[in-house]
Amino acid sequence: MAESHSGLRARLKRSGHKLTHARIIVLAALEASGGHITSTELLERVQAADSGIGRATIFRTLDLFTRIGIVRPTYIGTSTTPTYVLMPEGHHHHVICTNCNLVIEFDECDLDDLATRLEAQLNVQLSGHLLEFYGLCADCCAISAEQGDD
Amino acid sequence: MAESHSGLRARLKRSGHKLTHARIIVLAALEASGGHITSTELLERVQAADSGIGRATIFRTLDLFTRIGIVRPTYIGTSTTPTYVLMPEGHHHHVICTNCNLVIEFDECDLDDLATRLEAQLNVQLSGHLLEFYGLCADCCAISAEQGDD
DNA sequence: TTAGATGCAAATAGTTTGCATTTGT
DNA sequence: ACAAATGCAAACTATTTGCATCTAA
Repeated sequence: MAESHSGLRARLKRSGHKLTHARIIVLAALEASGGHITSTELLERVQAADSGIGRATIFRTLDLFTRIGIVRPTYIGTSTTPTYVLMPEGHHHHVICTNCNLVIEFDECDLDDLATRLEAQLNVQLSGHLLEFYGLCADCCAISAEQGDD
Repeated sequence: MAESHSGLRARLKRSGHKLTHARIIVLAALEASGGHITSTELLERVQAADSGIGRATIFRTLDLFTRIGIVRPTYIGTSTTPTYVLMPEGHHHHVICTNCNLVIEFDECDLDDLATRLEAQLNVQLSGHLLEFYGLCADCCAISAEQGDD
């Protein structure tokens, strides 16, 4: 994992917000999810860990985390519910299996060059990016090959 | 605008789906919106054009268009509802202004190389990717510079 | 002709709000 | 101590579904 749990805590504190019990649980659930989770899944995970935490708090926390850049909501595939993607400091991206939803992390990415070019070309000032690849993981490749289901 | 209306129709037909009245109206509304629109706005526009078209059809159409790649739902700003962005043929990515939510499209991206490497390395089979840059657009850069709000 | 698409309205799911209470600093 | 955060439950909004009917190919 690219960033430690305490690293996320530090970012939260740094943002000037309180380090509450609920937020720590949400942080842990986000990490446990591999950094890629829908609000509904997060709700389940958090309430499994501590059923005393309300849904409203989770949404408010997601909102806060989005504002301070810990997480980024994204629509994936056809789903109308956002998937929240952890935005660690430094590079960190995903390959997501469209069949079994396995998330594989990688950090190699060569976008600095492109980013620099875009900044000049569009006259913008970029501060981050999100890159995700979609496809079949090794297992799902094997299964789909077996079934000739191409 | 990058692609003609008839180009979109062609893509729809090519996908093996029927070219129905409702779909044509939705296509027109998407184009008229400048290629960035929420489901709610689309609903209004479409029903203004033809009040006989039901909400369900619009959602089903949006779903279809997403599946065949005519449109891509994107999470913009604080809005709870996805913004659907018209996807021209070929690659297509976004720079999203984190201040005013302006979406700038670009299609240059050099990820084939990385994709190929990842496929070999992780033994996966990739079929698509999502790349988004976040930062300040030209106008918001200017404003933030003016205010010394760095 | 017929599989696929539609409209309607009711059912779901996802998200937000107000307010009294609790908690982190 | 006190502003910020929380839990609850109700209110809302957005999206989906079932089914009879219609339509593009």
